[in-house]
Amino acid sequence: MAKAIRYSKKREALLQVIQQTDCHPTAEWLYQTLKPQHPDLSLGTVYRNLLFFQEQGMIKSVGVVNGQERFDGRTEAHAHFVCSHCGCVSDLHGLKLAEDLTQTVCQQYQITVDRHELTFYGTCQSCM
Amino acid sequence: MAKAIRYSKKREALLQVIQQTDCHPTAEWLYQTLKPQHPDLSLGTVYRNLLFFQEQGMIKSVGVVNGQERFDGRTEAHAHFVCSHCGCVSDLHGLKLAEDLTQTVCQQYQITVDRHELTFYGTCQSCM
DNA sequence: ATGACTGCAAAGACTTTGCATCTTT
DNA sequence: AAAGATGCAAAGTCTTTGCAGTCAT
Repeated sequence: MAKAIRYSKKREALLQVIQQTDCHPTAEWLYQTLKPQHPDLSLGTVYRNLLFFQEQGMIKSVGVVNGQERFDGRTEAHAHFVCSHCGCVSDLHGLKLAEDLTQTVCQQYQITVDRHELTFYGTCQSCM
Repeated sequence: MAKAIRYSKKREALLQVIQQTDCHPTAEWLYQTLKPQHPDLSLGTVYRNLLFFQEQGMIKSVGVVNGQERFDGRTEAHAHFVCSHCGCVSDLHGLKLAEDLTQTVCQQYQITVDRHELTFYGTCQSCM
């Protein structure tokens, strides 16, 4: 029997914040952001829910930037930009990878590809 | 006056190993690999040299996989594949991103792009 | 009442760093 | 001799986890 899923106020609040921001938050940022409204929130809960959301496919990891994992509430495929100066992460929409590139890779290397990540690194507007 | 750079046996050995393997090693792997020939090697030295090589543009970071940073001695642009099961990282050569994609991004978002990273995730041949 | 979710704090994993020592130039 | 590189171990950062208590069903 699969584990049942129960409602939780903090879980709901976490997901909402993740989905409403576009800053690709870290665990710490979520913790600080929700602390005022949920004074007894703990970092462990943030991490546990981040894992949960990923397993449920509700959020995705954008990777680790400066030692901290960044998350994204937008699950449709899109590219990212990371500023090497301030570490900010932004979405880049409308970049189409050749559709069949994934298929090409699969065949050429005899692997199975679930997803891909395209990330640009450079300097953001505020840092110039 | 810029800091002078001196020769060191261990530094040379580290770079050689990084450039000769295609496993995209971690700090720990390099440490274990060189330990037999350099019994007094320390992890600190590995980390310090990894930083040094990156600053010199001799190696590049491939990102963090399962909590450990992976490095690549091949500095020409190429894509990577990460197996979600065993965590192995391999090079994918011959995948050309549209040449002007970077330029498009720069103009569209008014940012400066130094480099990009294209990574595929899935299951490798051994794990199927 | 059961089992899921949480807070808290300890533990874990990886990386960085200070300082004395050794090497290279 | 001067300054860079290293070993060692401590400290730092981020994340995971055990356990007792709380909450949803």
